[in-house]
Amino acid sequence: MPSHYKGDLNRLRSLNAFINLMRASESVISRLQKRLSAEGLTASQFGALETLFHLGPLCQTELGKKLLKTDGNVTMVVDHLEKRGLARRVRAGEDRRYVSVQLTSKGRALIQKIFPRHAAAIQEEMSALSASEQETLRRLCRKLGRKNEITKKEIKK
Amino acid sequence: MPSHYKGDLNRLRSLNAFINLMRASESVISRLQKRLSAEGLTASQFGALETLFHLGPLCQTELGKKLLKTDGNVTMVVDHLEKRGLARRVRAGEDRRYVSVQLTSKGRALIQKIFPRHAAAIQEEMSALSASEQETLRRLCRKLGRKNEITKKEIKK
DNA sequence: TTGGCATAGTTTAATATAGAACTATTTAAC
DNA sequence: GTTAAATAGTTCTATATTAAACTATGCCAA
Repeated sequence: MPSHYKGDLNRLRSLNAFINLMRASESVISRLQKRLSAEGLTASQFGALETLFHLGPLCQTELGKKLLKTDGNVTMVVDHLEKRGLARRVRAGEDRRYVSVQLTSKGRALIQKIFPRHAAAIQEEMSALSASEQETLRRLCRKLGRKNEITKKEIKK
Repeated sequence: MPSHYKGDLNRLRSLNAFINLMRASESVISRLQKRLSAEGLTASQFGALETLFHLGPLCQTELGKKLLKTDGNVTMVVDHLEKRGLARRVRAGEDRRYVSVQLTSKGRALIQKIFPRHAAAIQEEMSALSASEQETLRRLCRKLGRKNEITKKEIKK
């Protein structure tokens, strides 16, 4: 048995876990996106509406942090929501750099209508796994996410 | 205890598992993409090079199936690879609709250089999980992926 | 108090992506 | 055998996405 045998096995296991993680998330995302697009929303637009609905008005930088998107990207998504009358920008506070992004009543009505259906679709997607499997998946994914956050901070130094 | 209590718990568990799956895959992808971009490649370009390297020349439709991307998208990615001299289109066979996409020697050299580093980065990402956790993650993700494939076929009917 | 740094947001350029309309080619049905 | 349906690829439109350059505003320290 060559000396790198164990190392190769480790690499192979990592790659296989990674590939299946990617395939699973891509296929779930792709199906959910099709549903949203049938409702007339992109994934980003839905994400922004949902975040504003559940957390209340946010400035764009905060919204970007929640959505894991860059500042320039948030500008564009909010532009589109504003054009469609689903959200509005309000320059309010002391600090005139900040823009508060708020749902309009039209935006609130839309997300209230769509969110339950979206949640049901997610539940349907996840029903491939048992309750305990879902909890295990959550735990393992949290570990992956946490590790990356730590590494991110280290890189910033 | 209200009668929908159990149903709410099920929905909550599904949503939590889903959210953590998305966060984990997004954060791993985002970090790997930064590495690739430092090598001068986008994720799609890397994916195409890697697929052509490991499977040999493919027509664009086949390549799109492997990458889970649409036909129009493949046209653009291959355009970019061709412009950079990493791949070439060859109209070869009987059926003149098909285009065989092949790596150039420059493209082959690049992917041979980059792939091991990319695999090492993936291994590093996955090292947040133990060997058996990685195998569990793989198994659960395969289940999710398979369910979706079946559903896709059913929808096509 | 002012000059430099930090922060919020916009703009721009390059690429990605889906989807729909379109062209060219092949196959099949009649 | 000719027309209709299917297939491979391209083009077009709209949105997404990052990164970098840029503007406006606020803060802080010498």
